[in-house]
Amino acid sequence: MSSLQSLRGMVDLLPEVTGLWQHVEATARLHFQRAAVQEIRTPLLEVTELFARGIGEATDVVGKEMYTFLDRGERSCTLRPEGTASVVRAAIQHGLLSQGPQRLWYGGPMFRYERPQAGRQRQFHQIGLELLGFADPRSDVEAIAIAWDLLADLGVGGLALEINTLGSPDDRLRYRGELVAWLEAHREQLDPDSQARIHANPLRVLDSKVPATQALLAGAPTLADALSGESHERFARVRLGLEALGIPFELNPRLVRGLDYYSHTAFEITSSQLGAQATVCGGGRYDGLVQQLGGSPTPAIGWALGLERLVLLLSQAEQQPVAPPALDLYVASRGEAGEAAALPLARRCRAAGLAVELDASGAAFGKQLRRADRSGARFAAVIGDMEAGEGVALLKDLRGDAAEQRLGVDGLIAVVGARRAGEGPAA
RNA sequence: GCGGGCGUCGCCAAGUGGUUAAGGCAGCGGCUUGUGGCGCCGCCAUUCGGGGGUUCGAAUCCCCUCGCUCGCCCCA
Repeated sequence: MSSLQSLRGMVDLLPEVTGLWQHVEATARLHFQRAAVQEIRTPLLEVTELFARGIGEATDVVGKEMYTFLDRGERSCTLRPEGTASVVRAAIQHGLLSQGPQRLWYGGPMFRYERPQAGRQRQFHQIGLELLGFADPRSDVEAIAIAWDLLADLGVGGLALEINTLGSPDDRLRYRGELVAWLEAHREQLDPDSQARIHANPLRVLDSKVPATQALLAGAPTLADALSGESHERFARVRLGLEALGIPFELNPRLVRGLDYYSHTAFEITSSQLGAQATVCGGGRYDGLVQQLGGSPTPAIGWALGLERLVLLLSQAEQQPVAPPALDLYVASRGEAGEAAALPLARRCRAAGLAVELDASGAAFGKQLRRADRSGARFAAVIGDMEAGEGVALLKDLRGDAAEQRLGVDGLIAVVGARRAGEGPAA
């Protein structure tokens, strides 16, 4: 076997699934457009420092999952592992924020060097929303609502929204100090993974899946207790906002999120039908990030939605939202004059809006009609030298029992057009 | 990075030490040299992910390796 394969964790999306992907993307575009959110496209490759500074040196994503290399100019470059840092960088670089708040969305491939498993690839795709310059709790609610409505419109069932608050950056810093002190005091009783995280990422210890650690943690200081009055108030408003919209949610005090830049509201939308990688959409507030990346202090909230996981859910659904593409006409031809007339005919039909496949194989009519039948086309047009000479084509109804007709191009377009693919009985 | 499962034709799949590697789908050719769907006939893996080894003999046993997959971790 010397044939070449795609890189591990890099997946080809074959024609049988791209229709579903397009449906998801089109639905997302529609929802963003309705919510007055504009698209932004940023490079897949950025200076490594952007992610190191933005996401946090201590996170797993930056620490061990990035595709990083030196380019020919000896600069350290990284394939983007997520979208937010790039969007914020672009907004700062082009002075977007001095023009007022920005409502932006992005989509495309992200790269993380991880062990692939269900719902996790090394190149994967996200669609994300970033509301930059919005501080009000109502913007948190709006951001969540946009994601929730998009998923509902796509027909994804069985989803659960979990929310938490991480408090202000000050709250978080203060709590972090308390927590580290407490963890140090109980170091001996922690599992090895948690011990290693005491300083690197103490908040994640709270989410440990080791039962003994969880039991011990019952006595640890809680983030909720460390929250300032304003932070409490703020979180209450977010919850009330969700309730007012009738969006169901659960409080999850252990929901911490992996990236450093989050503060206040953090949320995840998960599905029980996804296996180990259950998060379909995750996000939160990141009021400190813009400043951290060199901009002026700007509050912001955003989320990212994993398309592979979403498509996985959609393809598990009993009812497929996307019908296979339908062909209106299959053009078969034979003989020098017939073959010469076939492409012009196909082209005119296409210009008239029909979906047309042209058989240029030169095979016998029998073969071509067999392929016409298998193509799923509604009609077949046959052009031999006789038809070409008369300026007509023989139109066959492949899905009904209507008699063959000899028609000129305009007549053919009229008849086929009246029976657009998949609709209605034979003429 | 760490565990578990798996790897026979484009897809599905039988075969689990003995001489020629079932079958189905798809594909190709023919019956039907200008007419599809159905049917019938034929073709389609000197080879079982790759490499070593054991054996008179291996797709079947052993080792290594690659890949896929599920989970841990992490996250979308």
